[in-house]
Amino acid sequence: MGRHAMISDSELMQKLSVVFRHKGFSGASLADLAAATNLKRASLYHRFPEGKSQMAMEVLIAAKDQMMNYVLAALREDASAEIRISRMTERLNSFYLNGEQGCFLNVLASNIIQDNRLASEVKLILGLLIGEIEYFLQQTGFSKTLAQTRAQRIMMLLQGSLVMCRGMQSSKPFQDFIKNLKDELLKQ
Amino acid sequence: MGRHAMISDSELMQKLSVVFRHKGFSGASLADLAAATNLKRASLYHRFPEGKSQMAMEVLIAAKDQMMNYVLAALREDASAEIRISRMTERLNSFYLNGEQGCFLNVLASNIIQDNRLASEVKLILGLLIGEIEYFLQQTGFSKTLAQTRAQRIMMLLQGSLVMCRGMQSSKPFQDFIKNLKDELLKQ
DNA sequence: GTCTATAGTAAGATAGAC
DNA sequence: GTCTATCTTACTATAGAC
Repeated sequence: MGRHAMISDSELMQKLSVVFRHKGFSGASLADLAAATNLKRASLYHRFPEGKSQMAMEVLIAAKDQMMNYVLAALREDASAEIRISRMTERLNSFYLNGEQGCFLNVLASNIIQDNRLASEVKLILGLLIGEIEYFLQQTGFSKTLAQTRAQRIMMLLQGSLVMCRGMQSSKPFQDFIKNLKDELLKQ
Repeated sequence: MGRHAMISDSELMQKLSVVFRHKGFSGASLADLAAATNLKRASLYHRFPEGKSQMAMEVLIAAKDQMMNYVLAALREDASAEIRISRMTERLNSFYLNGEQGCFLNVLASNIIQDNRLASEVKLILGLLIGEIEYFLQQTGFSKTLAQTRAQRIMMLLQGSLVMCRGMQSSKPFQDFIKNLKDELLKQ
């Protein structure tokens, strides 16, 4: 075969991400990851010399970037609070494919106390996401403590809805979460 | 070694449960499970001829029984709604060891689309738990639809708090959930 | 950059002694 | 009921050709 990349970096991340979200970290074998990307295992090692941990780490960081720079970035745009929320909600919905795509943070949180680097990154990212929602709520006029509590609660509801989707084999819990998100953010 | 059980059935379930909750289904190897129970792999196969799936299934059913017949059973006892709630909350707290013990449903939901029998059981159990909370809320005077919505929301918050505990490496999210549970159930 | 081939290890599972 | 020993398969990882 050729000497050039058969798959772009972003496409590669996307395909790896699907496998990890679906099978979890330990459940995803190199055979699975290779099949999903149409590469052989040795080719994956060429791109990720540290193997599966590195793949998971890079996928995780890509997810963080998308959440921070695209989904939650909507909350900092120049528009009314309501419009910013509905843009964010829309992007969140597409990020999780209406609840049919699991959450990598979620999966890793249930799997990876072993790998310290991954565990730290998960912790860091959860803090960033909550911080971003908290910042929005404070800008909107809520007190620091209320903003903090509420941001944590929203993250709990999001993660919980995704667990419920998998457990109930239905995307309804996530869709309900999406439907109530604006109220959950702005209610008095 | 002897011809008699080295470990009681309930102790066995308990030890297996810890491993599954900590490492997930695919992450838990027979070596792990054997080490935790002080049995050899072959001895585990004697008790669970179908191997790991069967262990997970039996652990799962034991957890369901404890949740239904002990934790949530508090909601059907003969006392005021407030007292029933605080008994249930107390038992829930001890069931999850103040948030330091992960949730098997949660872990399985993030891991086990593969095994259909486990997936069905998880779905069934989630339905039972929600149904039990819903029943309590209806008895307390809430409408059927409100009871339903609220019961689902509480299960989302519970699962979400446990995900957050693992992700943040802190038991605070679960403790906050416990603190707010009565309000979450009874608020107008 | 991708491949085939293969080494080495750990996994799940079984047979048979005690 | 538990053990040691073993089988087979699947996994991670590496070496080297193109």
